[in-house]
Amino acid sequence: MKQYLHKLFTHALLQAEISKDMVVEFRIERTRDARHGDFACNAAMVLAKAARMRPRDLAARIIEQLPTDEPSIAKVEIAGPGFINVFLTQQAYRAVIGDILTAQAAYGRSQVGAGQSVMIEFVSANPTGPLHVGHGRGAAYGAALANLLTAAGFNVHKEYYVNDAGRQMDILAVSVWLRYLELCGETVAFPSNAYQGDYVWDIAASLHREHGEALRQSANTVFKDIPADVDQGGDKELHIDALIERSQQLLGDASYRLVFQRALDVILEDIRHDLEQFGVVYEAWFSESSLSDTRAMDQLKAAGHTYMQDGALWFRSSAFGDEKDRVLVRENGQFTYFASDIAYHLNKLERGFDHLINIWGADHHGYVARVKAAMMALGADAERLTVLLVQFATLYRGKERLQMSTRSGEFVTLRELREEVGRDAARFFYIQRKSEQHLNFDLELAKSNSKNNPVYYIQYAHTRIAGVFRALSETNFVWHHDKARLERLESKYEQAVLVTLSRYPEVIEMAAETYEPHQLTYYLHDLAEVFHTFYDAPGHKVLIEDDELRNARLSLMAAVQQVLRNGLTIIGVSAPEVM
RNA sequence: GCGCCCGUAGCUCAGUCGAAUAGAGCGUUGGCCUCCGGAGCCAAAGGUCACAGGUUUGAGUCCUGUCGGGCGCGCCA
Repeated sequence: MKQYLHKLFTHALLQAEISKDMVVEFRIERTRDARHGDFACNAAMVLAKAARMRPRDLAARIIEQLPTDEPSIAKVEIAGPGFINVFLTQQAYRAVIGDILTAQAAYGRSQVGAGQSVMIEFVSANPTGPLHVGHGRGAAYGAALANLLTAAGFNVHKEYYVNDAGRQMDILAVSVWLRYLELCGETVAFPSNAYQGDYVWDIAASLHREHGEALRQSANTVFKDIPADVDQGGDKELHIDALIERSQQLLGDASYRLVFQRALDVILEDIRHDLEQFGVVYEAWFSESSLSDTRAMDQLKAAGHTYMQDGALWFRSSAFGDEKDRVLVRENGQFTYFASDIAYHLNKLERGFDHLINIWGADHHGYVARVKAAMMALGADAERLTVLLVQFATLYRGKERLQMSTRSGEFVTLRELREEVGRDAARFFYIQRKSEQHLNFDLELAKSNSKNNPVYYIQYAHTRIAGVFRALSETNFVWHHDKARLERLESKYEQAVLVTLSRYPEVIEMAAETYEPHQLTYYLHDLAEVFHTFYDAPGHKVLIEDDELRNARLSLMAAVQQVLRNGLTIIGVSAPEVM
C-alpha cells in the first residue's frame, strides 16, 4: 500500500513539473493519529524550498495531479505545515484479507532484495567447549536476520566459521590428554590455562574407553623440565605452550592427531546439535584448517602492504583507516588469528557473494577496522562487508542477577537456558531488544505463562484463533470465505485489526533493511493486542447465526492467524494450535 | 588518554534515512467472567527524551561539547 501510494505521488509530482532537476526524496508514512488519515506525505515540505513555493500551496498543486478515480483513496487533505494526508477507503483495507488468505505463507514477502546474495556468518564460537548464553543471542539474531532477509527477497547463505586450527585447539587437546592421564591413574597438576570444564573429562573418558592405556605416559615424563605454571610463580602461557610441544613429541603425530580430532569432533557435534535444537541451521560449516594456502598474505605482500619488524610480519592496516598496524605472523612463526581471518574473508569474496554480514560480540568491535582494512588492501570494496555487533545478555532470575564466569568452567550454557525456559521464549527474548543494546534476560519472566510474557501473549492469540476454528467444527456452522461480506467488518476493533494486518509487509521490509528483527517482535505484539481487543470486545462474538458477518469475522481471524504464523516463523518461535 | 556503543515513565525498552499532542510492557490503582480459551479485556496515574549549545519551517532523532554507564585499545582468540 505504502509503495503504491509512493508511486502515485511520484507520478503526480512529475505531472506537476515542480522542479526539473529534483531527485525526490519524499516519504509516505503511516500516521500516528487517525485524524490525520492513514498515510501522510511530506513531499510538499521537502520540496518547498526548491520549488520556491509555500508548502501548503505546493501541496495543493500536487493534489491536483493525483488521480480522482483511485478506488483505494477516500480523500486527501492538506494539514499542518504542509502534510498531504491520505484517507484510504474501507475497500482498500478489506482487500488485505483476501491478499493474506491467497498468499498465505508468502504474505509479507517482498522483492527489495532482488535476489542478491548475502552471506551471514554468525556464532562461529571456538570449538573448545559448549555454547554459552552469550552465543545464544548471536545465534537467535543471526537466524532471525537470515529469515528476514530471505523474506525480503535476498538469497541468503548462513555459515559457521570453525576455528579448528590454532593454539586454543591445541590447548584443548592437551587438556583432554591430561584428563585422560588422570583417568589412567597419573597424578597431574592441571594447568591453570587449560580448559577446566566437565566436558573435558567426558571426552577423555571416551578416549580411555576406546583406547585403554595406549596413550598413557607417566606424569613425570610429561612435566619434566616444563616451565612453572603461574601458581608456582611462573607464566601460564609459557607453561601451556611447553606442554603442547611436549604432548606432540611424546604422542607423535598420529596419536596427537587422534586426541585433537576426538576433542574437536565431540565438541563440534555438540555445538551443531545444540544449535539445531535451538532451530538454527547452517548452509555450511567452514573449517579454518581448510584455508591452508597463504594466498591472501601473498597478495598483501606483493602489493607492498606488509613489512618485517621485530621478527614479525606486519600488515600496514593504518594505511587503510585502522588505528595501527597489525601483526600477521608472530616472531615464533605462528600465524595470528587475524591472518587466518583475512584468508577467510578473501575466500568469502571469491565465492562471489554480493554482500557479507558478520555478526560478532560487541567486545570484538575493535576488530572491525582491521578486517575492513584488509579487504581494501586486497582490492575489495569494504562496503561489501557489514559487521553487526551484538551486546552481551545478562541473566536475571527475577531481581537476582546471575553471575557468569567462564573461569573454572562454570558458565550457563545455551543448553541449560533452553532447557529451563524453552526454545520459544529463548529465541524471542534474545531478539526482542535491538542487538547493540544490552539485554536483560529475566528467566522468571521468560517462563511465566501470562500476558506478562510477550511470547505467550502472542502465541495465545494464535491459539485462541485455532480454538475458535476447532469450536467451529463442532457447530453446524461452516466457514466460507467466498460468502464473507467483509464490508460488515466496520467496528473500530475490526478496523484496527485490518490496519495492523496491512502494516505487516512494511514491517518486514523495514526490519530487513535495518537488520532489526526486534521490530518484528514489537509488531507481533501489536497484532496480538488488536486481536485480543477485538475478540474480547462486546458484541464481537464470532460463531454467530449471521452468515455474512460470521464468515467475515472468520476470514479476519484466519488472516490474523496467518500473519502471526508468518512472523513467528521468521523469528524462530512456534505458532501452537493448543497451549 | 584514544576509539566504538548506550543515557527516553519507578523498572525493562520501542520510537520507521528529521514531522503533527513522545509510545508499549511490567509494576501501582480501579473496573470486567449466565457469553467462541480470563494464559484475556477496559480505565487511571506516571516524562525537562542525561545536560548545554548549534543546524532546520520543524530535533528524542542530525552536529559540537559536558556529565554518566558499558566495551575495546596484545606478536590472545
